[in-house]
Amino acid sequence: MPIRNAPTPPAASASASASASLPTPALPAKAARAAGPVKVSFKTQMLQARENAIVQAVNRLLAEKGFDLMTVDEVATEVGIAKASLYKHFSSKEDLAAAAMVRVMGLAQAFLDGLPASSTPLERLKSVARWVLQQQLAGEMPSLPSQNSSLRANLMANKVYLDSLMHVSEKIGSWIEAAQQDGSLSRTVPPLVVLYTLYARACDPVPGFLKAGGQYTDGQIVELVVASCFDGLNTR
Amino acid sequence: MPIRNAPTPPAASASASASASLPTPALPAKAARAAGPVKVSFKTQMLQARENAIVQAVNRLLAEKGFDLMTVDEVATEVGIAKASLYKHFSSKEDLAAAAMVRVMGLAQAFLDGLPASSTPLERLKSVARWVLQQQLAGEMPSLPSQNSSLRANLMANKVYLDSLMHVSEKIGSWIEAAQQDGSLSRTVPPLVVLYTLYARACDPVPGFLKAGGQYTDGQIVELVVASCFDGLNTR
DNA sequence: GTCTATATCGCGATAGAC
DNA sequence: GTCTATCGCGATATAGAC
Repeated sequence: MPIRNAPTPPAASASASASASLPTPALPAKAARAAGPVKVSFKTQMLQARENAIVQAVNRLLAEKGFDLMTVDEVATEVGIAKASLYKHFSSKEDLAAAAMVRVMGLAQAFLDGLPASSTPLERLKSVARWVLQQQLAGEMPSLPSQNSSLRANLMANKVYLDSLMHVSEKIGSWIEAAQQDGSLSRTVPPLVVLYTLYARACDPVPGFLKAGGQYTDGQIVELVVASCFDGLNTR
Repeated sequence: MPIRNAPTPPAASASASASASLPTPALPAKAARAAGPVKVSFKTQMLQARENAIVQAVNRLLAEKGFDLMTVDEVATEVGIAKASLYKHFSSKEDLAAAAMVRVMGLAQAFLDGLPASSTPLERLKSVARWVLQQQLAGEMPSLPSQNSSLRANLMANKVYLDSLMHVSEKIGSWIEAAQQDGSLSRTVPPLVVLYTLYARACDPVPGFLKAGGQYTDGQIVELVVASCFDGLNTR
């Protein structure tokens, strides 16, 4: 039975092909202005600021309604510009979503890099889970239906996204292996399963259910889910 | 901060309000013909058969593409009738999805009832998780985006669905409590969290990711996910 | 109840003036 | 690059004959 529709696991190929090969050209196009005097011609600054506003609006709407129910008109209205102007910045709805995903991966990367150097691999992994759950509860985790094929195709063609996804996956992957070797993480669960399980917290419906119940704070929900995830449902 | 959009946890009200009150009128309308001679006028039989075919097609398409991407035309084509004929049976796309959900809840109920009387509460709960995961892997678990409001409104107004959902939730809930009391299930995880965690396996992306990886059989995937869910990621 | 044909409309994307 | 106005398409739902 052949695999139909290629469900696009996040970083499936990344973690499978152990690729430390790609040179990763230090941020392509627009944002690449590290060296040289600050020639950011104000106009360009405004443009960047507007695009940031757009991407943030998209991010919020993606988290709130999901890709299919989000309309480009809404995005334009929320940003306060005309829809046609949006298409001068992004050439399709899929591109908008991709930009939001790139932004999120950037935030994730920054979070990973900001973790205290003293923390153990297991602590890092738990921190990742907490961060993802917090983002979701705060309504800032875009939810892309993993079934939309045009969207998936667009994402898989986005080099910036794939690079950051791969980078994040490899970093987390190294922690998983370290945690298994120091004995804190179960060796009977394959690293790939651990990685996917962490990623899956981004679209876990349990936090939303618990929040709707109204008897737990966001912080309590995060700890409940993290505990059930790492410690399991069985008695220890 | 008020709760916006009422995320509709499955059976949130059910398990919260401990309602053994509702009389549950033994299946309303069409299917209620237990007593009396078999007066099923053939015509009615054919009608029922066709509706079954419709609901099964909807179920499959919901699992494959999700509610938003499923079109009524597709359903009609797959069943082999005209779209207008569909609307003689079901008055809206939401009704179609609701019928599919009712069917699934019926299957779930039957599965629960068919579990061997000798099995322990914990074994029952694991069996539930396995069943849900198997359904999903087999492409027979409808995936309703938990964000679509018109769909949710329709579901929440569907008494048959709510009744079966409540019934299933209460049965599983009783096993959870029993498993906690016999010491096999952790007492530190609230029963509601356990219940939601089991339900959430229906839309867990991890099985799909692993399947796409191609290095595990469906059976292995089910066991991996069940193990990580019940035993946790940490070392035991 | 089934069909063909069509109404209606929401939404992604574009034209073209400024 | 921004706007208003509009196209074009696809999808839900319905009309009306049989």
